This record gives sequence, structure tokens and C-alpha cells, in this order.
Amino acid sequence: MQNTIKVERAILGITQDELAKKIGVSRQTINSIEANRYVPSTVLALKLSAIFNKPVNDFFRLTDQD
Amino acid sequence: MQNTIKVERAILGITQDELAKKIGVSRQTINSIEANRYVPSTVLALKLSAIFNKPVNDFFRLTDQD
DNA sequence: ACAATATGACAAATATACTTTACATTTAGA
DNA sequence: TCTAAATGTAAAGTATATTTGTCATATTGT
Repeated sequence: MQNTIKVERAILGITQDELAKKIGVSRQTINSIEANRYVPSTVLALKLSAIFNKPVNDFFRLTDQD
Repeated sequence: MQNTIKVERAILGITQDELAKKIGVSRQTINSIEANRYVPSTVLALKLSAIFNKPVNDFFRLTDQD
């Protein structure tokens, strides 16, 4: 799975820490997701969706190995 | 988080076992998600999105306790 | 009613998300 | 250039998703 959270975050002009606080996770969680170190839960994806004001499918995509 | 997977599955007219096999998880995983026993990963949500041919936000929604 | 299939659910084991702490590196501004 | 803020990452611990096995109940077709 790939994501464009870094881009969406840049559009909002906020830091990893700020985004983390908005959705109630740690900064490292945001950092790890941006770095594709692990796959977030659907709740987290929906919270990002609400903050980015875009559907989940816009910034999370399946790749071949999925 | 709430979901309408049971409805989407009924639209396709397939069993929990068939849906599970389509997305490569166990039948119990589908059963547990439909029963809201736990929150699936975003990869799983995207796979369901592909099979239902609908965006994730259509069948997964945040609730107050999220 | 009977048999086969589908669903609900639980327990134990394993995999993995997420937190906290901590430190190094990079970036941005005075 | 110096400093503070932002980012990248790693390790250890906790929480939770997912699997496998199993059984009970419900549903459907004959």
C-alpha cells in the first residue's frame, strides 16, 4: 500500500506533530505511516479523511504486493 | 466505527467465506468485522473497496466514540 | 423433517499497529 | 553560523488485528 499523506499534510501546512495531535496518535505513528513502515487502521484512515476533507481512496492506494 | 459490509455483501450475493477468499483473509475475520468486534487494516478496507466497487468512506464511518 | 450450508462466536497463538523514550540528522529562521 | 524546530529512526513494551481450530445455532433446499 502507498500513501500521499506527506503531500496532504503539506497542503494543510502542518507538522507531523500537529497532524498527530489532531487525530490523537503519536508523532512517530504519523512518521511511520508516511515512511510506509506500517499499515494504519481504518479508523485512523477515516480520521485523516476527515481532516484532509478527501475520501480515503484519494490518499491510500493498493500496490501490486497487496 | 460502524460499517455496512453485510449489506454490500448481500448486494453481491456472496457468503462470508467467499468474500474472505476474494480478499485473502479468514472467514472469521469477515465475521468479526461485520459484528464490529474489531477494526480492520486500511489494506483490507481498500480490498473491500475494490470488490464492492465503492470508496471506503461509503461503507466505513466514524462514530462518536472514535 | 432432514441434510447441507451459512453464520455467530470463543479461545489460544501469532503478527503487527501504536506508544513512549530517546537520540541523530535535517531544515528554517535570526 | 547558531539555535530551535522538524524529521527520521530504533528499541522495548502494550494493545489489538488476524489465524486456526472448534462448536453451536440458524438458514435453506429437498
